[in-house]
Amino acid sequence: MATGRTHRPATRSRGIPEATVARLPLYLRALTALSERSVPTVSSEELAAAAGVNSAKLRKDFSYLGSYGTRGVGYDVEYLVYQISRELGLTQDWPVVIVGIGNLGAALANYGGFASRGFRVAALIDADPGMAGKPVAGIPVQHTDELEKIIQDDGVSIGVIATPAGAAQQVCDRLVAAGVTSILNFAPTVLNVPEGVDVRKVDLSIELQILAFHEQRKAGEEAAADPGVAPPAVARKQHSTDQGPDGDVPAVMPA
Amino acid sequence: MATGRTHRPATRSRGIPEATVARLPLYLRALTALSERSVPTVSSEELAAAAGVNSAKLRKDFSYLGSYGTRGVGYDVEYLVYQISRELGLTQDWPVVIVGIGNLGAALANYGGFASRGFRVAALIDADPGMAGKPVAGIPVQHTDELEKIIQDDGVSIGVIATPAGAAQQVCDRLVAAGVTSILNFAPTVLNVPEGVDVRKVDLSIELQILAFHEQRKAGEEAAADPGVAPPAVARKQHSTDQGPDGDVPAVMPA
DNA sequence: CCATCTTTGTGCACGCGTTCACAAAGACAT
DNA sequence: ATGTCTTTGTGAACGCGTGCACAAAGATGG
Repeated sequence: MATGRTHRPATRSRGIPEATVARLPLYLRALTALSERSVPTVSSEELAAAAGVNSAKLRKDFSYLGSYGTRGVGYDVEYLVYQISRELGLTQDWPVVIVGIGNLGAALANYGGFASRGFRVAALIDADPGMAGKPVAGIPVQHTDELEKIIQDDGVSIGVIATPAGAAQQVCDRLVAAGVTSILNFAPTVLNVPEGVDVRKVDLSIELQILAFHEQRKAGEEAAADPGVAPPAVARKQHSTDQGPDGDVPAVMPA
Repeated sequence: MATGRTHRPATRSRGIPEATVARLPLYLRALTALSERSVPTVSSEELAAAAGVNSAKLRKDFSYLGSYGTRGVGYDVEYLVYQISRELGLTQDWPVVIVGIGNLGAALANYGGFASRGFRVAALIDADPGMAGKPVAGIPVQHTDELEKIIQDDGVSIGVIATPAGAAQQVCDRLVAAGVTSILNFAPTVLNVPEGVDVRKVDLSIELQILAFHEQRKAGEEAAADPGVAPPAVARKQHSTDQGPDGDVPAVMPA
């Protein structure tokens, strides 16, 4: 999981478990695909396979939304698409600002999955004055100075941070002060936010590290008595990691 | 959380809980920062604050690695950096291939957090012949035809998929057939992989949808008796989501 | 060498999430 | 109308993860 919620430790919002909420977009995607193929109904078994989950889990998830299925038949695809969309709040328009228009910010601006889900890129913001006015994904980049004005004028409540780690907290503070209450953070830093603000983070490096852990374990299992690795007693308190210092500055462009 | 493991439902690898493994990179980042400031030791309380977690959780996490702390003092920063790096397998070199060099693929290729953690971009691969030879982040893009050869020659075991959804499964199959056993998937699709292959996924759109859910809930709480929303009995089985069809094709360039 | 003080390591309890397994519900055929 | 067959919805059990709270360990000072 590239993500993790910050704050609000176990708030089961309106009776729908957090784990279920996290899977709803998955179901929605599978259902949308079925809808495009004009499939009228789908069983929990089929939909679960398409979404890559257990069918019992899917049924329990849907049971939190209500009884939308028909026993002996399955679920009405169109109806379910509507219900999940509504539950997730995708039937309304969500203006989003993206701060930090480097490679990653540009990729996000171009991402097609946003517009089709009710998300509208209200503005692209970067700290580099040279970027100002330059169009990215058809939208002119604006300078950081405009941040507060944009957020207030467009009523933006969701912000995406794609800046280097060093700038992230500062950008976050300004976003929150201007009225943003949900933040998607791509910078490799822990963000401190006041109560009531949701932060979700996506960290590319962390995902790879988790994969490396499992990969190493696989390799270790093959050579069961792995020689050379894990010396019995490593000299304590004198190690210097030959790993170059990096400060976790991502290569995305400065914001 | 932008991620989720596929397959291997609850395999507690070598006694270290999955949840702990997912936090180790977080600790490592905080420790690296301390190391650069030449801080010799750190208490669980301080480190937990820096990593954004509970101190009891941190201590329990570390207890799975062994007893590396000193009571009354705390943890030796350098030593802990080494231990976690080793545990995660970051003391060795991990060649990685990135398939799909669009905006996102380019952002990944430029990402500084990779090289500093033992990950080396072995190759950039794209299906567009026009991209071939063009350097991205100093590395020339190679055509998909070369995929198998690259993986075998460099002994690549980790692949990153940043292609459109339509191409992802096919790319995945080829990666796996060529010997890749860990995949980081950015395409909005469920990947089917054989036993023994780890898949982690990062889905930008899903993260935003989860934020939208909470955002909607916040708005609903303010206007407690929210009028107009959630009509008591919506006409069943006749809804057409006015949401445009998209098939979840990301805007990243074709691979 | 002893007392005090700090901080770790962990036993324990609790709650969330997952999965099984089955009763209830409805469609459909006869 | 009745029986059969499919599939949902959920009660219950289980396991993992979290957080509390405290005993044990060791540092430090006298």
